[in-house]
Amino acid sequence: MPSSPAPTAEAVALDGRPLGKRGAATRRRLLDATARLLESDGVRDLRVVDIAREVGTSPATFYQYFRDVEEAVLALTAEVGEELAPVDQLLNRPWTGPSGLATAREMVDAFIRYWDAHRAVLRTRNLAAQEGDPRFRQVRNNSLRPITDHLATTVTESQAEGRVSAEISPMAAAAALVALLERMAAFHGDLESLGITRDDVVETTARIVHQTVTGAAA
Amino acid sequence: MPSSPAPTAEAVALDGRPLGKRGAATRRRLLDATARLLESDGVRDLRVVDIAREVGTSPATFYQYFRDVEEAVLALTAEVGEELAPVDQLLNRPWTGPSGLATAREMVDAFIRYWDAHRAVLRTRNLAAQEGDPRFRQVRNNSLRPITDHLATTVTESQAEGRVSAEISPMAAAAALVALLERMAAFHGDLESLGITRDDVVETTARIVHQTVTGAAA
DNA sequence: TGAGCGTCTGACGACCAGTCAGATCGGCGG
DNA sequence: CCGCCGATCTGACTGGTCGTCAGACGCTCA
Repeated sequence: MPSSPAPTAEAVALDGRPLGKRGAATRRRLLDATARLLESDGVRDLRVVDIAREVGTSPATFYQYFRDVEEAVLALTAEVGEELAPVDQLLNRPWTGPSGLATAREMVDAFIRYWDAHRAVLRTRNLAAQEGDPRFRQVRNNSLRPITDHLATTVTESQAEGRVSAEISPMAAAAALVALLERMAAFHGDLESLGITRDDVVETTARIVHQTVTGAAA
Repeated sequence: MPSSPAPTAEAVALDGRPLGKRGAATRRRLLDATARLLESDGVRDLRVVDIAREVGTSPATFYQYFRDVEEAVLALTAEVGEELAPVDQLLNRPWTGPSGLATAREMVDAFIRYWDAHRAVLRTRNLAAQEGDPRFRQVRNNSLRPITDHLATTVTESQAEGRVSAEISPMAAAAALVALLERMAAFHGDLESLGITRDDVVETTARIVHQTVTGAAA
């Protein structure tokens, strides 16, 4: 995932001053290096000296663009969060009827691929969110909200048609399914070492999602 | 959750030498301080100096019992992992019939309470596991295996009776449900700030688990 | 070419990790 | 009650990172 082009991230220095061409390029290289090291070493061993060394620059340069490592990671998570949009698109396909299960399958598959592409950044984002950092919470919510809302709406529709129990809170169910998706995406590697294939993961997760959303029995 | 008594953790110094009474007490105080600081500051800001200061001892003392902070946290996760056993017990209640949903509800509720009591340690464990550390993965698996196996068995039974699709892999489904449980437990605070009550979370999660495990429709 | 602004860096004080030799403590035999 | 000995604790030190300057560098345009 190196050298991804900044999607909407506007190059801005610490004091808000807009960045020139060279500065913007340096900032990007620092972000890419951060992503790379996050992947290989994990958050806890992410040192700014290493990021600087990776880019072939002085640590002081890093502090010209980011207050600390956390802020660089935050910028990264904001970028990555936007790349989830295509997955949300898949939810527009029909959920009811015979192709409903296929919709679920494709969505689950896309979601897992998304996680595979950005594993390190996403788990760091979720850790920081769990630790209570409001900025990371916000970024996470912004990224997942379209999917959550989409699922909640579909659950509500199913309830109106009596296929899903009224005891279920659509928002809670949607949050649960998103939680499930994230977790399966995060841990599917683990499961594979336990003899569960990736296809099993996709198929099973898709069926749980489909059943919960539409109420359709096995 | 301070000063929890070591469940089965035998006091052992770094070199394997068994610990005396004083040493064991010091080790315990260090572990409790670690848990406390993990809670308040998060993993990334967990410094040996602080742990030592909290206990009123020298940093050097810490290194007499643990190779580094990570090892102390590992010991903590092993202890906490064992406390999940009571939750597993609840799974012995009947899943089918009218009380099945109640079983699911109680289990979900217990699981969330367990997480609330050990939130910081558990999320640190899961982070380390996701980052690939085999020791943390093992501890996590050991702790969750009873529940996973239990759920998988129940799914298999439901499949034998034709209530659950044969397309579903019991182990994958069980892993998915455990994943769902963990995630809901980890994030239910977040959801509450979104207007979803704790009861909603429990009820909805319980229904998803129940439906997936038994195939019982709404 | 050289002025001027944007970008980069060497060097530094503060702080933490991890180690070691030696001080201290606490229980036991006499 | 004393003195001994292993178990436990600590002060002091080295090495390395953090985060911050003042100033060097280099690109751009007149």
